[in-house]
Amino acid sequence: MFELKKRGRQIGADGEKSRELLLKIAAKQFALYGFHDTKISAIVKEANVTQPTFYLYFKSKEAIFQELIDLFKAKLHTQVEHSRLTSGIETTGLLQRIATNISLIFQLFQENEQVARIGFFLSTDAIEIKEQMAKQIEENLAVEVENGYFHSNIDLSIVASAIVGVIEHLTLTKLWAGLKTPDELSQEITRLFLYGLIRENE
Amino acid sequence: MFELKKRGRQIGADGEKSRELLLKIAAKQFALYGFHDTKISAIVKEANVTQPTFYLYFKSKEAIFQELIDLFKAKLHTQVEHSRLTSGIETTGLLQRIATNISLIFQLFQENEQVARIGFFLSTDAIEIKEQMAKQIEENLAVEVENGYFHSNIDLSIVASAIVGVIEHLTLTKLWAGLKTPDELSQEITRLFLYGLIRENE
Amino acid sequence: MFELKKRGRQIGADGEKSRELLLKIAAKQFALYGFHDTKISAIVKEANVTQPTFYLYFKSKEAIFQELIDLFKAKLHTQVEHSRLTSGIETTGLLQRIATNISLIFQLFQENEQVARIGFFLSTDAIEIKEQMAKQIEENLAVEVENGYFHSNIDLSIVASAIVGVIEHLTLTKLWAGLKTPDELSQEITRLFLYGLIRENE
Amino acid sequence: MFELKKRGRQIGADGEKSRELLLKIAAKQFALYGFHDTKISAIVKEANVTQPTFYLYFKSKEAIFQELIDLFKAKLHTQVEHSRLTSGIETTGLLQRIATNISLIFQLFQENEQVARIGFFLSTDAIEIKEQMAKQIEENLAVEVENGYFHSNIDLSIVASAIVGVIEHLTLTKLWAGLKTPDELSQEITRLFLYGLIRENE
DNA sequence: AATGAATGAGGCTTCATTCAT
DNA sequence: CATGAATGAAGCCTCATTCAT
Repeated sequence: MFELKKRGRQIGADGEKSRELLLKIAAKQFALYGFHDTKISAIVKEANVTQPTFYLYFKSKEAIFQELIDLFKAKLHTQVEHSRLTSGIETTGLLQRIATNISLIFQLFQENEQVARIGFFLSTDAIEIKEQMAKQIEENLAVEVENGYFHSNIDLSIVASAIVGVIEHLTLTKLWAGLKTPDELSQEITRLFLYGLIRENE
Repeated sequence: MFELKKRGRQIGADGEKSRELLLKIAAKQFALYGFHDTKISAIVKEANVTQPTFYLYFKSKEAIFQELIDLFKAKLHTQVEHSRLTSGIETTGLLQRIATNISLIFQLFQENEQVARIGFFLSTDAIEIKEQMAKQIEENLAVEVENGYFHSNIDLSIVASAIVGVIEHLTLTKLWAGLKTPDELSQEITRLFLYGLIRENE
Repeated sequence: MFELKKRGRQIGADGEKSRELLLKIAAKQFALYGFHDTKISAIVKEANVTQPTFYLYFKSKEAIFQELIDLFKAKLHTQVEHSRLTSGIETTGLLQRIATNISLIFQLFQENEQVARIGFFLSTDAIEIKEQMAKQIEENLAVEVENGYFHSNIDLSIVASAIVGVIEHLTLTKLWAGLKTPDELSQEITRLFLYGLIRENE
Repeated sequence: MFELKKRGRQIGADGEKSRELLLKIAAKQFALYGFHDTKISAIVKEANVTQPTFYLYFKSKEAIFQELIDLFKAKLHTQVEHSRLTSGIETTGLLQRIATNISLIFQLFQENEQVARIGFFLSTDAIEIKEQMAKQIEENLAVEVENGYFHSNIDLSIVASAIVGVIEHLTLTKLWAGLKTPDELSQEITRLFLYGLIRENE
């Protein structure tokens, strides 16, 4: 009754609430059913609003989907930025350093499952996002090669791509299945990638 | 082994030709556009037949999609069986043996790109197929552990899952992009998985 | 008594108008052409709306057909209930009492020709509806037998079934053809069923 | 091998067999499912022939349906003719005479259930056929009125129509349900129509 | 006498989106 | 801010029927 309409004809408090709600429900349904099998009608039904209301906040089905992708991209970007900063502080050993970074990615996926599913698995942008991710990993690896930690005769682009593939698949089969924690996964795969399977290494 | 699909109609040589043509075109379009964005109307147009003809050979859009998935499953299954047999013949070293097996999988993906895209990336069965694949890999790994070649303190289910993820992603980004051959990829990742990135091993 | 159909959408006055219009036109066309030869496209054309509008109010062609059947069932049920109550008030003679009841049924058919055609002649439920009707008539006859008015050595189930058949057929050939009124028909057949054709009775 | 092809390019022995078979199966399916829900494809499948074969013998779906109707009409016609002749031989009493006639109709329906279902219940001609039947009954009744057996103040067209309705409905609910025999039914309804339900008559 | 293959025509239904209020 | 009502566009599928052999 005494609500403040702050933004003139723009979306106010209630609208923002509806918008967020729709976005949240859309994320859930897209993650669950995929793009095509998610129906605007189903989203608005769960949100208890009508279809035109949906179009008040989103230009189209594609638009809300893209918005969720962008949301994921942003989170991923933030995370990666953060990684960069912390990676400067080399208080820990090589393995621990890498493991921590990987763990943070898993954590991101864990805390944003729906949006990650959309951005990383369902969207057309997924390929590009993963490529981007691989590129960053590759750069990091290159540093370690320069530092003399890693072999120099390995195709880093393949290794980076492999790491992305591993993260991708373990997220799906182990993390989201609730079978492993981000830490467990990152520990395990870091060791694997650093030392390999062969016994004689130990 | 391969059951003949019982059809209401009898189908002769010409019909089989039409059927194969439709199947081939469908594979192409499904691989290209995904399930929903592939229209029966587009398939039949490319095949130069009318829509009812499609339903002469396939019960529904879902049915033809599933048939392609099953086709991929069958090829994969055959390949894996073959792997098992050859893995017994240990004329070569460990690395070469594993590399060969992985290479064969990449070759399968290379030679059946469309159907692999459908079965391995687009279908709902994909998860299950990959899980199956992971399970087989895990079993193979277990043998090597028993033989004393591999570490015993590694979670093999994670390693297997990781390998599947690597194959999956490299297929998409390197193999199908035409950047690497099956042999190159398998060599590289086998070395990676066996010896790891760390230099001191050498 | 009459349950409100739970619909996903809210429907206001205008919508209800469209719905009623569609229902009315559908009744007309179903009655005229039967289920299969009535096309949704024709219904909506006559209603001056587009096809999707139809599906705004009815789940399917089957559904609207069934709704009309149920509508008929409800009317028939109400009528029969009413018959029961009035049959208690024996202010008039036996013949008049029965004739009135039968007349009311004819009136129902006259006033709801389309829906009656659907429910009583075109639907699969028709058999069941008639059986139900026959059962009720049989019960009424049984009372008269107990009261000593009617022969006791007659198979009442046959008589009841016969009465239904008579009503059914006379409705079609005399009532709906506009050749006879409900009263004329009921008078005539009541006398026939009570006293028979033989002259010597008089 | 030594088959005689009597009719040149016309249908020979085998063809005649196919034709009869198709007709028989069509009758069954039409009776069971109605016109629209009977598919040519289903008929030929059950007959173990192909669809073009069907069109070798019948011009269209409508044509074979009509042929079955005509077949029923013919049987009914024959029966009625026969009735006329026997009705001349008045060796028995009035009741018995009428009962016999009605019984013969029920027998016809019993022995030709499928074709009767089609001609008497499913076809558009049904109305006309029944009207025809009613007319004949009315004529017979008129004779009895002239002979002084029946009331003269009864609308015979209504009575005739009523009798048709009774036969129609009892056939469906009692005869084809296997609950009553032609004789039982005809006895019962003849008595009903002649003497009525009222007790005082006896 | 019969078949394998194919099609013209058309029906039902769904869905994202918009209009008017 | 939100709704009731409606629609354009299009997709899947079915069926009676025919062509060429």
